[in-house]
Amino acid sequence: MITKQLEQFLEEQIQPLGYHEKVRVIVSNRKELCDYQCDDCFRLAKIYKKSPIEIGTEIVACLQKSPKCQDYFKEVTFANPGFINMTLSDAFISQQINRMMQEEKFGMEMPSRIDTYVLDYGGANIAKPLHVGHVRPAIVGESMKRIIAYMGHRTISDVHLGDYGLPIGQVIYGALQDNKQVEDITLEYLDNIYPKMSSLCKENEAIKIECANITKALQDGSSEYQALFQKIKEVSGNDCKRIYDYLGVSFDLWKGESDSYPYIPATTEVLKHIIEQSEGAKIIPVSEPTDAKELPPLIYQKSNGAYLYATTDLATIYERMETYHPNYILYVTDSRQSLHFEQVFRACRKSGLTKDTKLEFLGLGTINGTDGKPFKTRSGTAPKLDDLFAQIKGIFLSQKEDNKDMQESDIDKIVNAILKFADLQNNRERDYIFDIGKFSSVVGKTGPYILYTYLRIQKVLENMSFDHQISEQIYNSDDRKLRLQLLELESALQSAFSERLPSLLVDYIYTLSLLANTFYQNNRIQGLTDMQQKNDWLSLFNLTKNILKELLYLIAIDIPQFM
RNA sequence: GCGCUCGUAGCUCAGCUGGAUAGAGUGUUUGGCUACGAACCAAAAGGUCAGGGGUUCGAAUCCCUUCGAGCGCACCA
Repeated sequence: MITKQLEQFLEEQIQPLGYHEKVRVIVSNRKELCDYQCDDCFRLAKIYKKSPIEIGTEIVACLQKSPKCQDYFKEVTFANPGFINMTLSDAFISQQINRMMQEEKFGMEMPSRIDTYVLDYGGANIAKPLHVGHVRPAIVGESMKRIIAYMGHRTISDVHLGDYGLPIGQVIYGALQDNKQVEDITLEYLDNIYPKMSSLCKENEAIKIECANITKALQDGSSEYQALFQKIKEVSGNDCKRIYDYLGVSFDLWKGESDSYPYIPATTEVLKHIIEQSEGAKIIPVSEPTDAKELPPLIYQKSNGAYLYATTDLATIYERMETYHPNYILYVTDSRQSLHFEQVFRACRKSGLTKDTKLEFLGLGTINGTDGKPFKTRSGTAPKLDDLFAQIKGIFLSQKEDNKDMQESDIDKIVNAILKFADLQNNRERDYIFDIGKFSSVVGKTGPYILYTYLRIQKVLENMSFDHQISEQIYNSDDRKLRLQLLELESALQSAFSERLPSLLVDYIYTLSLLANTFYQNNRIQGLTDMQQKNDWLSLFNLTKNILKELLYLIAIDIPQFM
C-alpha cells in the first residue's frame, strides 16, 4: 500500500531526529495542495514538548535534504499549523502502476496466515416467500464472501435456512386444516398459507399453541409432520435457489436449523455447566457485571421441551467448530437481531464452545418504505423479489427504444447491477428507504454508470496493441488523477475487508469510474500520433478495465456484452 | 420504563479509529455530440452537520444533555 510505504519512509527519516514514533499518512483532503498528507506533527509536538510548526519544518527540511526523498516525491512542503504535504513524483507513480500491471492481484500483499471464515448470510425462512428484505443479507453476504476470498482467505458460506421454527409449524397446521396431501404442497399454496396462518395465530391463542405443539412434534420426529415438512422444504428451497441464482448468490452449504438437531445433545454436554432451570425452561444467564442493563438470559429449551432459534444457532456453531475449525464466523443479518446474537456469542465465550474463534455480527439496517416505516413481513406488504426484478426490468426497458433488442442475459445482468449497486453503496448498518425510483435509475451513481464506463473503455482497447508497461511520463491532470486513484486500490480493498463494509469498495469503484470517464471525455486516445503516449494511455486504460472487472465481481455484478 | 441505533444540501445518501475550504447522486439553472459509446462531460446555485454544553491547537466525528425518529427487551425467528 502506498500509504504504508510512505509511513515507513517517514519513520526511517525522522528516527535520526529523535522521533521514535509511528506516523500515519493519509490521502490528501486538499488535492490541489498535495497527494498525501501527514498530520502527526501535532501528536509529536505533545510527546516531545515542542511546537508542531517547529517539528514540521524540521521534518520537512530533513526530508528535502534526503537523497532518497526523490525516489518518492516531487515535492514535500510544510503547511501551517502542522501539516506535511507530499506530492508524489511522476516516476514513483508510474513505477507503482507498472507493478500493478505486472503482478498477481495488482501487486496486493497476501496475508501471512490464511484464515477460515464461515459466513452465514441467507437466512431465508422456508415458510415465507422471499421479499425485498432478503436481498440485502444475500448481496452484502455474497460480496463479503468474495472480498474475503480475494484477500486470500478461505471461505465457507451457509444459507442457513430457517426451517424448524414456529412458522413451519403454522404452515403444517394450515395444510392439515385444508386437507392437503404431501403432493398438494405447491409454491402458490405456500405463498398464501403463511400470511393467513400468521394473522390467525395473532387472533387466536389456542391455534397458536396448537402450532407450537406441531413444531415440537416435528422436532421430535413425527413421521406425519416430517413428510409434509420435507415437501415444504423441497418446494420452498428450490424457489429460494432459483432466486439466489438470479442474484448470483451462491452457498457452499444449504443447511438449515433442522440440520443442527443431531448436534444438540453434544452441544448440551458442552454447555451444561452454564445451563440453569428457570420457570420450567432451561436458560443460560449471559449478563455481565459491566452491562448498563442486565441482559435477559438466553432461553435454551422451552418449558414444553421444544428448542429455539438460540439452541439451533449454538448447535450449528458446535457443528461448524467440529467440521471446519473456523477462525471467524460471520453473521450477516438484520440488526434487530443484535440482542439475540449477543446472547449466543456470550454463551459461546462463557462455555468455551468457540475457544479462539471470533464471532462477528454484521448487522444490517432495516429497509423502509418511502413513508419511512419498515416493510412489514407478516402483513405481507413487502414486495416479493420476483415482482421487484420485473419492475426494475420494465423500467429499464422503457428507458431506451433499443433496450428491447437486448439479449435477455444482458438485461438480467443490468437489472442485477442496478439493484446491487443501489443497495451496496449504502452503509451496511444504516436503515434506508427503499424507493423503486432510486432502484431503477440508470443515470448518475448507479450500476449502469459503472458498466457503461467499462464498456466504453473496452471499446477503445478493441483491436489495439500495447505492451502493458508505461513510461515515467504523466501527460495531464486527468491522467494524473486517474493514476493516483489506481494506486489506492489496495487500501480500498483492505478497508472494505477489515471493516466488513462492501460500501467502501463501491465508493472506490464509483470514484475510479468517475475519473476514467472524465479522462475519456477530455482525452482522445485513438488520434494520438505520439506512440509512447498512446501506449501509456492504452496500458493505463487496460489496467483500469481489469480492476473494474475484478471489483465488479467482488460486488457480484456481471458485465453485459452490450448495453 | 430500560437498552441499542440514528438525526448531514429540497430529496436519497457518503464522510464518523478527531485535521486544512463538510462530499456525491438526484432535482433546479446553464454550456458541450461532423472526434474512441451524450446511459457521458463541464459549470452555477444549494449547509448553523437537530439544539445546547464540554474535551482539544483543531469536532460532523469523542463525552454530557435536551428534542425528535426507529428498533429491541424470557420460552417468535
